[in-house]
Amino acid sequence: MAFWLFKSEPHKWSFEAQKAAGEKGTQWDGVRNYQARNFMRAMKVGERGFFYHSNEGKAVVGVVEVIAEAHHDTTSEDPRWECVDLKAVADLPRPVTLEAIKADEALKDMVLVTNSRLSVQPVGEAEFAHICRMGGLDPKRAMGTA
DNA sequence: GCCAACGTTGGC
DNA sequence: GCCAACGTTGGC
Repeated sequence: MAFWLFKSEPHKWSFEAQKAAGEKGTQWDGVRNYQARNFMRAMKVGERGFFYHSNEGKAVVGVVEVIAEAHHDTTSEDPRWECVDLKAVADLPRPVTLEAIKADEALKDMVLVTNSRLSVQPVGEAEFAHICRMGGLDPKRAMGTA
């Protein structure tokens, strides 16, 4: 079981919008970066990730679940670009800010910190659980193992 | 709004 | 296959 992080500018696509999309979810479209695409190709249905608001907010705000493996991104005519489908699973009662993440010794190796431009990235299990706790969310619930 | 870091493109 | 030019991301 792997864990992930998905970035979005909230004025383009927010966690609120993701929640409004409900159980059937949406495709995580618009990624035009090979590294990010390759991470999506590695995702399996049922895996969980964080939803991160970039630019405005700059915080992890919720948890999402992969509900469809990588397939063609219909917003591109180029067959190289693929995406997974996601649905919202839970809010973080207290969003965990980038500032708080950077200030935490246990999170200093997060890709969010070391490669700030990558929009889809892996998160370690310990990092995932740590951020859930910081945000007031039971990690087991976030991981779907509760 | 600026700009550093990074990725991509295309000429050679 | 190198690298300069350009475009984009995202923190500040």
